[in-house]
Amino acid sequence: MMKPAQVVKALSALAQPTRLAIFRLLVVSGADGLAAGEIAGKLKVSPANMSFHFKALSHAGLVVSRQEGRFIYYAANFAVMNGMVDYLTENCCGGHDEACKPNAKKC
Amino acid sequence: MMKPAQVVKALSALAQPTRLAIFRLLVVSGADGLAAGEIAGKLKVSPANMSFHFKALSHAGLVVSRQEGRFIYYAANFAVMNGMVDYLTENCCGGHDEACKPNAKKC
DNA sequence: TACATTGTTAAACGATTATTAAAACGTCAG
DNA sequence: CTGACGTTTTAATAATCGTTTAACAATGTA
Repeated sequence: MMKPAQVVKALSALAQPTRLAIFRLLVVSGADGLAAGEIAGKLKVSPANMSFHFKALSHAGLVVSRQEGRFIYYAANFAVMNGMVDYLTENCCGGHDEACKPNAKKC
Repeated sequence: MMKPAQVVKALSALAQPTRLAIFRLLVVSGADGLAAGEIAGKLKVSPANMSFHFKALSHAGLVVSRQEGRFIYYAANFAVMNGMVDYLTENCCGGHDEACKPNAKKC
């Protein structure tokens, strides 16, 4: 169960075009993640700017990193992503979901 | 299918404590929504501030409003909420969701 | 009409955020 | 050790955001 402040932090982290693109790449990439430079190359973002955005995503708990040689790999933290989604959709329509389209697919 | 810019706008709208609280109230309240003043009372937010935040949520498409006498009712737009969630979770782990916890409940 | 209620708009201010460039740090190969 | 590579940090700047105050518009009632 996430606290509102954590959810706000996660939403803030994703509420920026570059960071949303980074996170989407990592979500699709799965548990192994991608090297920082690889992401920077794909998204054409400067290293300094990447670091700035990684810090925001890390601080929000949305990504985790591990060092491997000279490279740093980042991967999505699916627990936090799902916690954020749960917080948003929880108890929709007071529990009677007549107005809400159920959506089977979820990561 | 939402465009990245729309998703960023929706995430930005929710990435603020007052607006997240407003939206959560509306999600739980369902299709009928709540009067602006009722929400302002529950959240102890000034009318001017409420208007400011409603505008952000409306502009992001997350809420819709209707006038009823002197009152204005706001309600969550579940299609946009679900579209945002879908965008975030789509094609998780490249489609092989081994690392992602499936989550049955969704609005 | 006059008045109270409900909500919006406009202007001003301080606080936060994104980006860039430059310097610094850690890791590995020779 | 030295040098190259990958990434982070710092400082500076411009842009955006949230709150307050005051004034304004629309609706309903006496």
